[in-house]
Amino acid sequence: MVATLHDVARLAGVSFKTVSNVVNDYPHVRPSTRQRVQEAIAELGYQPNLSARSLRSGRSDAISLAVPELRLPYFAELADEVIRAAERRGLVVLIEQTNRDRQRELDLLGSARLRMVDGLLFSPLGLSAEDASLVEIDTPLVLLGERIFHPSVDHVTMQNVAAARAATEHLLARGRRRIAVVGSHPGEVIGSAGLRLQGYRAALDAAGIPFDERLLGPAELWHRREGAEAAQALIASGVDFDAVFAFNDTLALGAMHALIAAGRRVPDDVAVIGFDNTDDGMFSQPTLTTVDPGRREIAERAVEAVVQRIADRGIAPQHVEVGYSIVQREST
Amino acid sequence: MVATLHDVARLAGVSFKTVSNVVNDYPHVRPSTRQRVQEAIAELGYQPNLSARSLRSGRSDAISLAVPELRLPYFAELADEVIRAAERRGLVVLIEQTNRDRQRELDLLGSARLRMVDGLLFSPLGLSAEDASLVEIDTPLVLLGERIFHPSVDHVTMQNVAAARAATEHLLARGRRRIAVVGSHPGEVIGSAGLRLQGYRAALDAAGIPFDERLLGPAELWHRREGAEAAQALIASGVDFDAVFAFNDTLALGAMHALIAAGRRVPDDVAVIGFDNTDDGMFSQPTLTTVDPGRREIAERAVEAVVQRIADRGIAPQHVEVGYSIVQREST
DNA sequence: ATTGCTCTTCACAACGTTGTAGAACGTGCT
DNA sequence: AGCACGTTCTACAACGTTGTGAAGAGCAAT
Repeated sequence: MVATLHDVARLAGVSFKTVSNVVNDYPHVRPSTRQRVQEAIAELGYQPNLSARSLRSGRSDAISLAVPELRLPYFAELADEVIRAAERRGLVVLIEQTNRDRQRELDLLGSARLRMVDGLLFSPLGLSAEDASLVEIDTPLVLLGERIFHPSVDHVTMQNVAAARAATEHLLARGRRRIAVVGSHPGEVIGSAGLRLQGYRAALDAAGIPFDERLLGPAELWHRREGAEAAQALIASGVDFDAVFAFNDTLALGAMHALIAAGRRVPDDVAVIGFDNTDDGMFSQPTLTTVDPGRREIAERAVEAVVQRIADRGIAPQHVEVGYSIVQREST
Repeated sequence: MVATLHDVARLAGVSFKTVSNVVNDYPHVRPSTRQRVQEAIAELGYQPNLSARSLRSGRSDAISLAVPELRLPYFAELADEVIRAAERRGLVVLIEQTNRDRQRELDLLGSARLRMVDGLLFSPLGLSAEDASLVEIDTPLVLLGERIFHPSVDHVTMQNVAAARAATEHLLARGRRRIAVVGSHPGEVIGSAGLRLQGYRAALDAAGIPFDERLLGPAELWHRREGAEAAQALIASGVDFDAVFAFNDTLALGAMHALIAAGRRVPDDVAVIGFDNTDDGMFSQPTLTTVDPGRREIAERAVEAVVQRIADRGIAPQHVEVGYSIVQREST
């Protein structure tokens, strides 16, 4: 049925180990032998059995990427770029969705599946600092995002605080003084929402503007719908605001929709800035000013980091922070 | 280091095969033995080596999903739903991006990686009818989309022609008579663009409206940018139109952006309908009327089909067509 | 001719699991 | 007691690959 090393060896008149050597580019094979084997490989359409190779060698050339939800544009684009970066290094990517569910994230870290891949890129949302010990697993692991679980684990993160501060300063520089937030997570400190709020407050402090809790629009999920609802709630509360800093682009688009539906002009009455620089803000109406948090570089560096750790588990843990930039469009 | 069946067996005082029997729920194990083994498993934190299992049993409980580009919302949402459907059946999903490149699609079908998974869900774009024979591969395969390669291969498709006709009729029912198309692929017949154009023409014919080639806005890629460019080209050409049927939502959003930038009101001057019912049309400005082609059901039925074919390669090929519906919003 | 190299090839033993076949051990029936 | 039968457990042989070590071939230096 399917050809094995033995079948190729029989056809080429060599031992199966010699075929293995040819397949693996072992140098000490006579050119004539190599050619004979290669012809036999071609004739039989031989392809190595990756399960057997993986069993024997302990490597699968596959990594897992665990994200909360692939339908969120940020994670779709991240996954796209991770897959490309992995492919350049000969790796395939298996994608797991955790649905920002703490239990699912824990299950994932303990899964037998994890031992089938060489490494894991993990973008946790539901885990918290007390779960730090759980990320000390056998499989090479690179954490994406901000939650610093343990200094001994590789991290590739965006500069949440600094980037959020820059976004806020962008609004301040345009004369906005009453800046609402969409997407806050009350009480959270180390997650994206907590860190971005910290950057927001730092910018206000530096500008001498008092923090007003009524300007916070909480949104547990960061979908468009929740962004619209948070904006509606802000409007309904009667609080005065001339700008919105949404903690991601999806929220921003939802919020912008609600603002316009309520008769507010963007950016004239309310300026809106998002976060993530996903494709969907490029052609929205109006187009969305946003923070580019370096997603592409995160994907590239994360794959690089996990490859390095797979190659040598002993190296010092990396903690990479990529650069960010403001992408100005019509909404501010 | 990592526990194996042998380690567990030694601790429990049984043969390693008995441990295997416990792990695989083989019925004839004495309850007391079973418990002893389970305790040993728990104590050692034993987890089966999936490579070894896969080598021996020939099954990996993983499937591949091959899509053109994950950053396109349609495919991101499809992947999301495929992963969920697969997970319900105990399968993990490995994602490959083909970038709508014919060579990459061919490589994928011949890849050794393919033999590491139990099945493949494949959404081809670059392949054409002449590649039909290539999809006759050993790995269970389900084709997504419209290109019918070979009647012997499982297909799960949307009703492109009928749904596109319904979209066009939706515009006609609102009194639109000059309906432009965005996203056509000149000369194509069996792809999504060709089939949707066929539905468009059928609706025009039935309404007694002559087909006007000048109303076709070609767009090779179906991204927002190409949608905007196609709409700009239509406007620049000076052709009169009061509606746009974009062949997917991403194109529609780009086109809508260009229309509004050019001073046309949507839907007053130009009605816009998309195709796919992706999340990003729900909160656009204005919100986007679109065709829901049954993406969720496609994911579910496709996973179901591949599971069935994995279980029994002899069954008759399935050819599933899922239902569609019009989702009316503000843009028409 | 012998020794000591290097290059080339091969035999064998893993890797950790599941399938097959059969042994050991009851239990119930004659 | 003897036998048949079902239950419970085990020994052994794969699955297809890579790593190890050693054997054989060829060649230069002694």
